[in-house]
Amino acid sequence: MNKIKTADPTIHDIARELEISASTVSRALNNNPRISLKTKEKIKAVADSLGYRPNTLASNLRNKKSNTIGIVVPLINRYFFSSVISGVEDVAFKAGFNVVISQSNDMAAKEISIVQSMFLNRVDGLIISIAMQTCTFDHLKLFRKKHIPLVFFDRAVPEIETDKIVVDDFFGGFRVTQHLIDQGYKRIAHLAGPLNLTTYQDRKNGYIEALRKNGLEYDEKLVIINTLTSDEGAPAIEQLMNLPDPPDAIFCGNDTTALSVMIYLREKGVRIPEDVGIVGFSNEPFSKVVSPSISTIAQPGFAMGQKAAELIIQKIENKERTFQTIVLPTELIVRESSRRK
Amino acid sequence: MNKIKTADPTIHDIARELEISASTVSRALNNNPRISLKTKEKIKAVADSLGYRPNTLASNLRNKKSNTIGIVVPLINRYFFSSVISGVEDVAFKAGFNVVISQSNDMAAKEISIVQSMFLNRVDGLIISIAMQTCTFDHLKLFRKKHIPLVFFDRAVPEIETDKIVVDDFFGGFRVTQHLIDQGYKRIAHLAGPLNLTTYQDRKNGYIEALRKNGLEYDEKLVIINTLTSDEGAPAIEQLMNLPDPPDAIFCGNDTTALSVMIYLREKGVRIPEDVGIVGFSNEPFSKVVSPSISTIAQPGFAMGQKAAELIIQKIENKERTFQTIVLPTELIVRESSRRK
DNA sequence: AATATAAATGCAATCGATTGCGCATTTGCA
DNA sequence: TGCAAATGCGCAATCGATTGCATTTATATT
Repeated sequence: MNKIKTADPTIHDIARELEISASTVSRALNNNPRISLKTKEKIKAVADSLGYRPNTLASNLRNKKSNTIGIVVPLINRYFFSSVISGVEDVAFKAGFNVVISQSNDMAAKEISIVQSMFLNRVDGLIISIAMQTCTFDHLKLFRKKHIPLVFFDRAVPEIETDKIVVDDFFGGFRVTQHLIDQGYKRIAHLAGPLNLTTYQDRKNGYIEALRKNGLEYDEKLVIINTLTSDEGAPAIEQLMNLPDPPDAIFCGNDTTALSVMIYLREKGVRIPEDVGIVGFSNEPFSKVVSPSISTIAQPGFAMGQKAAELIIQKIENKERTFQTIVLPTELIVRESSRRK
Repeated sequence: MNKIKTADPTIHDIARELEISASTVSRALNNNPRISLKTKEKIKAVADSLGYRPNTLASNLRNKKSNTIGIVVPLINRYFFSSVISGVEDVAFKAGFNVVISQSNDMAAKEISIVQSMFLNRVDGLIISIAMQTCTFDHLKLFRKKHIPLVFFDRAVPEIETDKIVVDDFFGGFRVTQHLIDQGYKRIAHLAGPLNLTTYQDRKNGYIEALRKNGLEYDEKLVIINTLTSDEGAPAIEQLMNLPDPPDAIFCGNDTTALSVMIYLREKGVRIPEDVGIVGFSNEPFSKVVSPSISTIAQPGFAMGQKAAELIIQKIENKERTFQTIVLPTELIVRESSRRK
């Protein structure tokens, strides 16, 4: 009685069947030119009939690579980030890479833990947008030290030299502010995110530069820094509106805050955009459909993800050795919340 | 001169250092009781000093498992799905599993390709919500045949016996319809999704049952089936409103359609909810903030993901052998688009 | 002290695929 | 016909961790 093979067949099973060596089978399946076409065909036929599937674990062990790209985002279910993930997946899948995903919940401790785990699991490369709270970077420097490709997107770390895909936050902030000025707003406030992140720093600098260029005074009292969650929008705008000289326009660091600001003002009977103009950032889907619709800056999330994946695959496959910082263009989308001309 | 070790140290390096065997090192690091506490401590100290990190690839090969859970969704950047992913990641990470992700873009061909790839890559389990277009299931049956844990969420396949996490779509559809009836709407239309998906089938059945129970006629002309994208909302509602006896309420199969229906009607000067009531499904973030805000059914995406991960981990770790179908409760959220009392 | 028993560790095969080197067979050309 | 070159393939080590079985060492028992 034959032993019933319940386990998956291996190249050795194929080899035995054809009375050849496993090396030949391996080479044949990898289309190695050293094997004749005839043998290759025989081997592939037997492989099919046996229902052979290569064991990627074994192959990966031997080749010292995991065929996997790691991606770490602050929050998976934020439209911008899930779009980036979608873009990464799009390119990576076509190139034969797996994408493993994890979220930091914007907390440094979780981020460190995730990154270390990905390191242990030997991802071939890591794509990351750092958490708001992260301010030490040893866990990321580790990747540089071990020469594991690392790509930042959106939120990058200046002191780490590697590939980066960002948007032009400075110019974004500049354009938002210029737009508000063009619409006749005179006293423009800014709700900024944590300034340890260059994204928020740059947006703020763009804001300041636009004020300066237009001969408007930069008033520190008009800038509030918080984490830009919907909970923190109301207290911030309340503080601003209680100033002796309140603003007539708010440049919000993201759409979430813009929305909560808008809701707060609406409840107070403030007309938007007539009394106060509002602009957000990121072009979350809701910003288009609320009323008034929210002016904002569109960031190409999907394209960012695609580009990040392309870059990291290049590095993994050693086709490129120099680092680049790619700045993707942003687009100002003028909607009802800031149009009064 | 010593040979400079650039490569990662292995258990053999540790063994050599201490002049013991690799088996002992392996056992010590795995906290095997057969190794004395004293040796364990020595070994762990050396491991630390050498900067040892276990090679999970090797370990996985030997243990014939990848320590990885696959998740396949139609679209990553849809709030509901990204919330599920988020929930899966939450539980899986804590349990020490990696999560690899891929999206089918709601296309059968891509889904098949993804699922086969995950099979080849030997995921320990697969969590999936099938694509709208999928109507053959051999790629999924393969997982059952090979006894690789498989969990469906939201969109399940009836003919495959395995774990399933769904919401009570029937009751959801029923409640939406009952609610509309309670609000005094008399002629209620339904925009349904493809009926090969039980989710949409069930919602529709709930709709029919509510009509029946309230003595309202079920009129097939009031039911339109499409893929529920924003593009297809307008033609569908147009067709309905052109009926000799148009509806006064629309139960939309998802929020996306509900929104496009609403925009269409608003342009035509139809008042919502006074003239026509609208209810969606899924509680996308925008449904709360548009005006009028859209009544909808909340689906607990994050909780679904968590539950799916828990179930599949149980199966992977062989703690549970029977299949269960978990029906999570939905919640009717009444908002402006359907409240006229 | 001698033997029985328990405790601690080592040997070597294994997981499945890959690859440098070498051997054997075939082909080419004078 | 004879010899070199090209072609086709196999051997065995390797990737790093795990584990059944064997062996050594320490402790207990009479």
